[in-house]
Amino acid sequence: MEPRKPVRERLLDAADALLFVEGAFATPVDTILKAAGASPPSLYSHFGNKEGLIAAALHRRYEVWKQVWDDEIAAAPDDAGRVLALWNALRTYQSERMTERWCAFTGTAAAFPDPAPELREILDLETALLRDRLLETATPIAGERAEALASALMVTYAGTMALMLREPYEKAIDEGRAGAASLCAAFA
Amino acid sequence: MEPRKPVRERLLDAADALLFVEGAFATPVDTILKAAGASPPSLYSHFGNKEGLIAAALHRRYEVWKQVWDDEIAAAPDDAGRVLALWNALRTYQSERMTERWCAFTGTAAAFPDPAPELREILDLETALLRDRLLETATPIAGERAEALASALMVTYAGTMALMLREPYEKAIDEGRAGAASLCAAFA
DNA sequence: GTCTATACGAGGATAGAC
DNA sequence: GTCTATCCTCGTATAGAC
Repeated sequence: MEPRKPVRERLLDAADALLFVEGAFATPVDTILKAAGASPPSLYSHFGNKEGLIAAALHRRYEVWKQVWDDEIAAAPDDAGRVLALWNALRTYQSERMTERWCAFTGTAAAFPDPAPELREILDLETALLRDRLLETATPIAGERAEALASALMVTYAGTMALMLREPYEKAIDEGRAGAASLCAAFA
Repeated sequence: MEPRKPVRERLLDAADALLFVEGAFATPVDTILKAAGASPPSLYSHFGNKEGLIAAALHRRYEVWKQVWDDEIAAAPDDAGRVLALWNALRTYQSERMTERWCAFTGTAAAFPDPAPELREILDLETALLRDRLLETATPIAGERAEALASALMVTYAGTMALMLREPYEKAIDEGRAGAASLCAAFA
């Protein structure tokens, strides 16, 4: 056994592994504490409250997710590939860590109609990342119509995630990717 | 004052008006009871439990929603119009009753990872309705590629709803409709 | 910094009277 | 069939010791 991680990290690990499977509401703090081998005061002293823990877990996810997406963009062979990299990244990301049911960010937004400021911040950050990157990758393809393409891709990405609630996630990713490819072709 | 509706209906009205605004989890039974002017035993004798009430409320929504969509399809001028009728229906439906934050069905699916059978049933019913109708309306446009178009439209519909969690719903509907229109053009 | 133990409130559901 | 009153569980958060 290696030396134990500090409690803060253990809590984040457990939160990340549990919160987005059944959903933030359906996962009691108690379950996270047990998985982390931690006690209530550790959680509340480090993160303030449950929403604080969720926000911190989402921050970690955000960084990992951005990196995975970056790598896929860098590996893409052409302009359309750099758009579709988002769906490749989904495949990679999900196959590596798939326990979650669907998008951790959208799921959190759905669970908290009136999120704490720190929670809203990370949710908005991810939305902005999506919008910005999609516009960037859409521009070489669609030129002046890049904003329209980026919008349609944003809808397609959100739909890919939401479809995971209605059917197996591999199918959702495949359907989303195919839709995005059609859009790229239409705007080329 | 007109004579009061039976309790069962009052409960359904209240549930429908409240459950899908803040979400099924965030709306306590208590709130629904107060709004309905009803007592706990009325709810539990009529619907069994909270999930039963939600399932019943969704059933009513399903019927209304199907009708609104039907009417928009009937009023559409051409093949592409019959596809886009779905987004027109969203506008109509939402502008008439918009208190809810986003899709009542997807939101319920997200809130209950392991729904009671009656709940799963109505959720699956709506998914099937979407798939069937989209394939029907896609066929005159895309012919043999109708399934691919229908899939992409399904993603676009799911994304339209999910985007409502990240931005104002009118914008989400507009972006979704534009995406659907691009897809129709691409498959024509 | 981290733990044990506990307070506090909320939410879902029921017993029993009318 | 419907109500009043209540129970009981669960979930978040804190007090105080180590």
